[in-house]
Amino acid sequence: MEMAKTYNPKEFEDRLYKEWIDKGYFKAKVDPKKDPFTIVIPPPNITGQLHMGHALNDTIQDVIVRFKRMQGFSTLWLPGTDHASIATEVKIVEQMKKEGLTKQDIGREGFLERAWAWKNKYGGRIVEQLKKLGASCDWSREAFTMDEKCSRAVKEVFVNLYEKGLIYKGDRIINWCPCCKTALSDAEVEYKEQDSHLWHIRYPLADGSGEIVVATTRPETMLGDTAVAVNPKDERYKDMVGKMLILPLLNKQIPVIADEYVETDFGSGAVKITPAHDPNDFEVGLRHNLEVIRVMNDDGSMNEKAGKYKGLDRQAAREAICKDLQEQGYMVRIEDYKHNVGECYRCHSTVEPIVSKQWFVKMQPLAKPAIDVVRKKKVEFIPDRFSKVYFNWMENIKDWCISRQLWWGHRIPAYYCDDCGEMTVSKQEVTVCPKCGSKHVRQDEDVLDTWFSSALWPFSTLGYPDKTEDLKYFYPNSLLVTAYDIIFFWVARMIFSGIEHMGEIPFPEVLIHGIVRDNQGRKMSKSLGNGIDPLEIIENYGADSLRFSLVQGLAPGNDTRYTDQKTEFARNFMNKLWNASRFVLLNSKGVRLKKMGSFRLTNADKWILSRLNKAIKEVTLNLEKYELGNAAAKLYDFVWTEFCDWYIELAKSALYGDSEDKKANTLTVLVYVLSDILKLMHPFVPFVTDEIYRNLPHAKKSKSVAVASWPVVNKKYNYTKESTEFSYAMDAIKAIRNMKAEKGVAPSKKVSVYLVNSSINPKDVSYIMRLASVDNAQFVEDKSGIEQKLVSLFGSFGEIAVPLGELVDIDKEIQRLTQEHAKIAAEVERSTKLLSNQGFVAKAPKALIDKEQAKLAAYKEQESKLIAELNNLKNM
RNA sequence: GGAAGCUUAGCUCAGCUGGGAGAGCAUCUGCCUUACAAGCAGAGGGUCAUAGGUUCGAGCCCUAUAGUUUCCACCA
Repeated sequence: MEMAKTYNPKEFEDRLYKEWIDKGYFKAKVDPKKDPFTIVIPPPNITGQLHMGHALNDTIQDVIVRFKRMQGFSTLWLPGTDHASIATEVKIVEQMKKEGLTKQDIGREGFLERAWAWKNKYGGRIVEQLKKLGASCDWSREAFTMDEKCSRAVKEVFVNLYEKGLIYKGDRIINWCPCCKTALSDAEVEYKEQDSHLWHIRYPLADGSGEIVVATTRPETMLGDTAVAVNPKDERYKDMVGKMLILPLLNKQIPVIADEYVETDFGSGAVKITPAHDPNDFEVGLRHNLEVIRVMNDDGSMNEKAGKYKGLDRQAAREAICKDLQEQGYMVRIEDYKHNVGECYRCHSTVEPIVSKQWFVKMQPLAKPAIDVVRKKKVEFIPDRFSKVYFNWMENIKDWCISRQLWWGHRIPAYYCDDCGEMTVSKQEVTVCPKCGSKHVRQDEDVLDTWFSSALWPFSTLGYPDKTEDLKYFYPNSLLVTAYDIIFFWVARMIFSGIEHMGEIPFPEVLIHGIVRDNQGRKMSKSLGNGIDPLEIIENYGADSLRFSLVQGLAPGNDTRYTDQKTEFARNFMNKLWNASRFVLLNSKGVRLKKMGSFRLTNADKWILSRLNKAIKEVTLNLEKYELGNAAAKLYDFVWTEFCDWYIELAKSALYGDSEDKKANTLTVLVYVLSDILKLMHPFVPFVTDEIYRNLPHAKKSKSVAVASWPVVNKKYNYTKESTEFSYAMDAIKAIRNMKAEKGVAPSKKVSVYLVNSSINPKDVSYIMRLASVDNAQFVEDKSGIEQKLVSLFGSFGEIAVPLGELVDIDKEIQRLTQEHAKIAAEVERSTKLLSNQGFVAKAPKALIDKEQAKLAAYKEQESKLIAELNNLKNM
């Protein structure tokens, strides 16, 4: 194949993905001879478009999954989507609004028809986008939270929990979104600080003996007040407890009660109690047997209990009530006040705490074992600090409100008999009342919280409740990869669900990553318009560039910024890899490669093979610890610096030389190393690596690197001694280049050098000549016979003397060497001091001491040579 | 009110169980050297937020302080 001069991902990305799928590379097999490795994808919402958060999350998963697949695990990455009950319903309602329709107009069935049509049209969008990213999912197992399989699991679980008494229905305070007209769980409410007021209102005593002033942030709820509470120890109100107050505007009587819940030092020390509209008041109401008067409708307007305010929206009611209180002299004062107001996480309207009949999951019994498994490290968060977040939530968890007054979702499998009132909870549809035989049976109108079904994802997707082969083999999953923002919504609920229904944790490890921020560190959001579209990046730079830029500098749990520079950095790296490969392929044209081991390796070969071993070892270790950023950095350095900048340049000596034999040897090593590079990089950048891999001289075109085996360290290639020796030659090259730059000698200008009493292996001299532009190199015992003016270089290689004729200025040389001597002398001092430190010598590890001693010896030798040369110059 | 993270080169960030400070970008100086100018070679730049402590040895461990970000709770 002729490779193009620049990397052009468009030419191959789509083609390769199609081939991977056609060949079934990602199809997981239940194989008892292998260990399974399973990840279930955090299912994106069907309403979603791929954004940077997905791109990051799925890139991380794909890197890990591809790595494990190459390591020989029977690997399953199970993809799917989430029906996203509330988010989807909001979208569809919006769409209908444009046509002038409401849910009521078309009814439940009509609505669901629309919803499914919508799902079928748009639900696949994000799946196609994942494919663009290169995700190696097993699409044959693709799931959807509302497909038959998952729905069956939902019913099974609901009924099980109900029968165990862990699901109940009851009147409780819940968070109500008047805009979405549904209940929300605590987790679905977001608190935002708002500027508001604290209204101080006078409640006169019925007997005319005084009054109590209460403060409130929600004056409209006073219409539902059924008491005023004070602290029992509060002297100010001691005599008033038990007396009746006149509730202004409604002119009804409510009692003064004493309850510990009231703080004496906040506000006036008296709290109006509205059990129907405040969670704390609700509790107080329970303790004191207070009436619960709900004054608001589901749409946020006031109801008939609100008297003259009936029909007003809550905001309008607030204004009207304040005005009336003012006019009637009940308003004592209005204070500016900042406080947190709960918002619906989907539509961001202010939620109302309202008493309502809803379904709940009893959390205490489920939370306990879920806390245990994390405490005992059966489930580990990576990084560990997120387990604290988890404990904090789990330990303070309240019952989970799971019913939603929506239509798009899993309908609650409870049935009511119109005749006898019996409620039946059942996996099968109930058409006849089991108690009275009546056929007037209706199913509960509500659907379940979206997260109820996602909580079952690790096993519902594998066939639960059936004990399928998949479930037996792939459960527990191996790892879960997710951003920290859904630990509560999802991770926590999967953990207790797995334990409860499968009797086993869903996964032993949870890898937490951060979110992708913009170049100023702000969250990417629609309202800010600062989002970067990953698909656009793919279009312009390729999926591999996007992937590599996301992983670059990534550390578990940390947020990451996305900048244009990162994309270019990654694209440049892809281009580098592309061109290095192109170099190898062009040169291997018509050359018969040999077998590794069938010929003698040069020192350069030994050096790069040792470095390759190091790269394999470190990258593997990093990947096993999910340190993707570190692994990527090491690969970058190995590929660019060591392989391209050094080894390829070194290899040119042989490639452009006249020995066909040596050329074949070198090419064999080049191809060998490149082949391992492609394997090591494949998890990160699957497309470009595969495109190149198939064109390697020894490759069968049909074999993809996606199914190649992961490189392992080859102990034969640990040439420690030779590598060290070779580094002398490399240091010499650097020193000569540096000297040329300092002296203003053109890099390409050929110079002669004397290797004075040098440790450099004569075999390596040709590399120095080529890479440092040296036309004549001569080993000498000492400089006595050399007549020319010299520049002397000192380093690990010993001494190199370069005759530079008129360019040599003795005074400047003295100055330069004096500076260099100062540096070396400082090193000698540091090292001597360290080694004469009794504490260090007694306590430091021996290897470290040996290393330090060797260094000191080397420094001392260099120092004495420098001094000798300085004396020499001064005597001239 | 409670908790957690961050603070390292001009910018964005790495730095694995404590053993002589790193990368990319940016800057400066040379180079079209037949894989790559999306490139090559060289260079400059950091009392690792501050103050204590532990240790032979601290960017890393402990304590306090400051700045910053986030999460949880929600006192009317």
